[in-house]
Amino acid sequence: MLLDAARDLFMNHGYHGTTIEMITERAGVSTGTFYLYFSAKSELYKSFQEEGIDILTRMIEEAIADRSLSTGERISAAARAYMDFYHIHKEYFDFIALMVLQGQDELREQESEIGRIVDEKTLGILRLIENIFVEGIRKGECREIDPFAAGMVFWAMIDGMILMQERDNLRVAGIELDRMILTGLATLFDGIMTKSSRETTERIGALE
Amino acid sequence: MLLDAARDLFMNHGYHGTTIEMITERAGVSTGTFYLYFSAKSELYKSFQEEGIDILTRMIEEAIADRSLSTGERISAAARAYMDFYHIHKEYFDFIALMVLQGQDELREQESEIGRIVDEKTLGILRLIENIFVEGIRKGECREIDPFAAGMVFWAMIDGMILMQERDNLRVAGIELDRMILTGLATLFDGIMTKSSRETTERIGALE
Amino acid sequence: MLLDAARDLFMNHGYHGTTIEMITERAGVSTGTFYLYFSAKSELYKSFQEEGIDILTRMIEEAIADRSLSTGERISAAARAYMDFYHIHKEYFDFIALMVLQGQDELREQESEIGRIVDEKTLGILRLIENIFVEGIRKGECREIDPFAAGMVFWAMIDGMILMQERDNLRVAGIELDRMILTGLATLFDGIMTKSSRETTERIGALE
Amino acid sequence: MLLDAARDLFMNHGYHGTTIEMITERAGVSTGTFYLYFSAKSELYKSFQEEGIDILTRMIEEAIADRSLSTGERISAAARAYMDFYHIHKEYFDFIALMVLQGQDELREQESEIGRIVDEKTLGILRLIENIFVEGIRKGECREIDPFAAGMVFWAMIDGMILMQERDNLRVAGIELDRMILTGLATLFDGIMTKSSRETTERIGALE
DNA sequence: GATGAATGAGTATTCATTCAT
DNA sequence: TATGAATGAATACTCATTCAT
Repeated sequence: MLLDAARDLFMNHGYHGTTIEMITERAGVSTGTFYLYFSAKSELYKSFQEEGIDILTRMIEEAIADRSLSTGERISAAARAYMDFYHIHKEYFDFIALMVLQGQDELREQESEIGRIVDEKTLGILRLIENIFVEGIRKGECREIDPFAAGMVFWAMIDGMILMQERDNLRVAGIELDRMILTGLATLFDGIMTKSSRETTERIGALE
Repeated sequence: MLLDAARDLFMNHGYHGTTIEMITERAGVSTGTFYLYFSAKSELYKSFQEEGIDILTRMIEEAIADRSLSTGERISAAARAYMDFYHIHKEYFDFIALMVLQGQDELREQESEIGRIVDEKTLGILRLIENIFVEGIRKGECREIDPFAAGMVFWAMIDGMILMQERDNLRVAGIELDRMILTGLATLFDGIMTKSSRETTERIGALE
Repeated sequence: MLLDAARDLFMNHGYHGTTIEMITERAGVSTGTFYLYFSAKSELYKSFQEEGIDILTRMIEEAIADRSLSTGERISAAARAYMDFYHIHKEYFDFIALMVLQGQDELREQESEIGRIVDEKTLGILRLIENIFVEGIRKGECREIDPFAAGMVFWAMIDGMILMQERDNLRVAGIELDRMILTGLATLFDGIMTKSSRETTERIGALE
Repeated sequence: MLLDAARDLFMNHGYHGTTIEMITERAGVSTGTFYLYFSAKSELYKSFQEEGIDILTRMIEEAIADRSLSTGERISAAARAYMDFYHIHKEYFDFIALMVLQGQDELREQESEIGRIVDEKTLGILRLIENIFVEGIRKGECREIDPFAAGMVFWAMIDGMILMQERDNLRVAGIELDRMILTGLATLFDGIMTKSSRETTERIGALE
């Protein structure tokens, strides 16, 4: 199928390294058929980006839906959801990540408002995280921090770690991504909890 | 000069958006001259990536050279060095960041061992950070954590935040990158310090 | 309806600027339906050319049917008929005019005998004009000229003027096509009349 | 040479019937070379149009340069110049003629101001003819006609006749274009001369 | 060293036409 | 009759790279 072929090819050969012919050949259709379904190569690529962020957003939303959980548990759940997305939908992860660095190229240029849309949706995710902290502060589980800033820091750390993980030659033996992210988060979270609620995570022994 | 012209153009138009003719025209030489100095367009691009990471490495080394400083101060200094690099050598930052996501494309394909080289040098930086924690543990300033893992977490967080910052539409008013990184780091660091050395950062009021 | 849609589209966008899809979409049918009625795009175009010349022929025939009129009046009537055709059936005029210059293109190439047919029909019109002069000579209203050549000259002048008129940027203010054609014709005709019948047009004051 | 190959191909196969590959192959160069000299296929075509009208303009100017000639002689000279252009530069004639009917197509659309330029230059030619009549009136050789309108009528007649001549199947045996044009013109001119200067052409026996 | 004309493989996109339903 | 999804050949234009001067 065209979408599967394109997604896979884009993933492995990049946008410029993938030609329409490669896509259609793998999908077993003619070149003309491609344009029956997509107006342009760039449009298809962008649609993957949007699709990816939509999946991620949905996964995060589900993960933090239960408001009865503690702030720490909800933050952990969000982080796990992101990691799950990375593991399960690795195909989409790169499409999203790549966006960040495409302030150039035909993919971002042109009228293309896909960049704006994706940024907007990313902002939506950050708002979800922010809300966790807002409620955490209200419930007295967090100190009086800037909830949006806190969200960005958490998110950035996860992002940074996954990205680092992507580099083959950096994956040093013995260090497992997921556990590293979670302990890193726990440590970070530890710093913004109120004294009274701190003992929970105290014993996780982050990073040890 | 060819290098300056190329660096600037790659920065603003991306790899595929920059042509040899654009580079040589700006440099005021003929197209043929380009191949007198560089064997291929991709080689030039890769050289920028290597050059960038070398500059960054040097900046970090200088920043943490003074071993008489406390572990927290040295970590802070490393973070500041990275931020300085981002601010001062913005041209190089993208070259390095982009590498992460180029497991594709002609830039990584081919025999090209530049990817391996850059990863190796990045590892070198992580080792520098690791060393700070190793000494911190020895001096009793840090708990008995995995120093390399700790380094990765720190590094990833800074990376993630700068990357996030790169997205125009995400730059929310009122939040300044540098301060956010530093408070984030302080919070994180707070979690791995020993009780006795904790009071130092206690008052930074991370993320507030 | 397919024919109306096609005629209009061909007129405004030209042969190459009109696609089958444009035609069928406007006609409200599917692309396949087009080939139920026409064997090819070029065939449809050619049919318009033939249709056009048939209409023109009919108009001329009617205009000069009354043999009781004077030669001058009949020539005028023929000219008026052509002008009427241009004004009323502007859609067809271009199809015919364009033929002249299509000794090329897929429209003329191929087996296509449409070119031959249209030329034949144009010849038919010239024969009609020739006849007027033949009778004019017989009636003693014209000098002993070559009636076919005279017809061609008359026709060419009208053709040339309408074509000139077609050029937007040539339409100089204050000069009206129809009047210019008629006075031009009168002048021309004046030159081939016998002395005795000349006074009729003498006073038209051609071109003044 | 590219220009020769292109001119010939455009002439015989039309704009759409000529491909870049056809041109470069005939010229014995690669496709890339074409774009070394011309920015686009349409630009080359347009340049032929402009080149053609420039040649024609020059020929007319030279033909009517001698102001000591009579009005009739100068008009004749202009007509002959146009006919010469048609015979000698047949390659260019079609480029110009075709312009008239290209109110459509990519050739006229776009920013392309070539249409305007060619129309302007055509107007320039009409002004040259107009001037002949202006002087003719001043010298008392012509009646008090509208000189510009007279010029258009003359020009249109020549245009129309050449165009008619272009149609293979219309070229009836025994009728020679040049002679037909000249006698047609003489007749026409006869009608706008003053009585006193009329006897000159009286005996040409136009159209006989 | 330097030039820049020449190359030609590479690519996205279009569109007349077909044919199974 | 009618559909419209599928075809695939066709084509203008690009650009990294070469090489004779």
